[in-house]
Amino acid sequence: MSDEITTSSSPVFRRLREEILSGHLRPGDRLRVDSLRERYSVGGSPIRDALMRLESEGFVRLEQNKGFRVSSVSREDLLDVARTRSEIESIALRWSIESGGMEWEGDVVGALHRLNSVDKTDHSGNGAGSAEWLRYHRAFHLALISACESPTMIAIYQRLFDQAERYVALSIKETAEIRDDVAEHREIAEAALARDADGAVDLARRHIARTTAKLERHHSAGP
Amino acid sequence: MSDEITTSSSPVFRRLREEILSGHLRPGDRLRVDSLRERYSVGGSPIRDALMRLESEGFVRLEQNKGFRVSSVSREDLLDVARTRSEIESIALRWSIESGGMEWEGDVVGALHRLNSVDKTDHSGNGAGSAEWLRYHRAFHLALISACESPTMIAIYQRLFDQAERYVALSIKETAEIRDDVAEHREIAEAALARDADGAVDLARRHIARTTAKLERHHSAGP
DNA sequence: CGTCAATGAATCTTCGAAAATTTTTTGTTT
DNA sequence: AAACAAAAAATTTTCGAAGATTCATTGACG
Repeated sequence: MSDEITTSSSPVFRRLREEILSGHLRPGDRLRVDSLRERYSVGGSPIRDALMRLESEGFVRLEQNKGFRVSSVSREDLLDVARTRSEIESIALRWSIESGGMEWEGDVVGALHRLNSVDKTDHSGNGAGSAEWLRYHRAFHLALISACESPTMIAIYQRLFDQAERYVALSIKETAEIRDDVAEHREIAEAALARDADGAVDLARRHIARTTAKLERHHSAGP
Repeated sequence: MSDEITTSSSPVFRRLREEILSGHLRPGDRLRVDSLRERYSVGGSPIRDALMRLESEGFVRLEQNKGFRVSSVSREDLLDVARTRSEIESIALRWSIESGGMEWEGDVVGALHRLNSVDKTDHSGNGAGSAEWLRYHRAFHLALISACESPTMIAIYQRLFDQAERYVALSIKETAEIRDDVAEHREIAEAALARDADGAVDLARRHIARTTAKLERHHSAGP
């Protein structure tokens, strides 16, 4: 029931992060400290802190004396992130299957249940995809690897997942469509709980590959 | 010939990083912004920026409204970092062996040569180990994976290497001894250049394991 | 004597303005 | 006109002080 390993968040950090991830702030957009100062009615220091932290997570990039920008996206980056995430998830999943006990099993089952209980499409109108679904989707994948007993691995995975999720969000932003294959998630969970490491890893890899392929198709057509 | 992928550095950032990595600033030490302000004769903002960036690299940790501290070390963390680094290096090395061409081979050979050309012991008196050797050691391992064609993977690896190197530096700080098995490095390079991925990965894993074992022994005896 | 609230000191955090840097505009020369 | 230099504007970065927050000390009360 405890997350918040790496979390430390000012309000402006959260909002900026949210707006970048949701695609409201487009890749390449400039992030002038004065504009943001006014936008969030707050001083320059918190803005800088937040941008600094966002840079460390890869959502913005900083050029000395030239300011911050929303970090760019590209087909190559998408593929690179996906490929790397696939490897990391594979390792962490194996470790987790090896070390996980009854409590871990319960977490996985619970996360899967919650994921399947939320609507994937957002009915609040703005076509931004269900924030709730994204959250539970993230939680499910984290639950799978949560027993790997490697804080380092989990931290790395979280970052990669965030990056990948940005591409998902950008895609949703335009297609208003989300890929939610209930069966895939269930199969991964089943294999993991059955301690079938090879099977679970294989399913997880395909899962990521399918999502990536869809995102790639969209990215080619998109801006 | 190009590094500086993720590098962005103010003078205070570099100095603090150096002092933490060299063990001059001990794990757990408090980093009061006022003290540092005086120490580096600079305002609070650059200090904060630098600490923020160091936090994102894992060298310091921040507790809200409670300030910064040099991040702690532990046997568990050492093992976790080493284990994770081992996996990451394995993957990146495989990819690199697969994709690397003539230029990569040259880089590896050159890095190995430079590494073997520097003295491992520091004769400048302070028993801090040869900064030069550490730099070339890092460069060698980076050269090995430099052809993996995955900026994400390389960035992750660099971070893990930094963390691991901190344990090395802390160990050197007290033993004034460094583990420099020339043969091991040569063997890894040879296997890599011979495109023997399994062999290279195996050697690299043993290399990391041996270093880690030595560090662990020291850590148990140390503070 | 121990517990707890209230005060005081230390420290982090934020603010608004000054300083340094980059970008744009303007003006001059060939 | 084109190219270059100088001035102006916009922006980032830094500074020192004011505003919060936490930590330590003190004093009152049960």
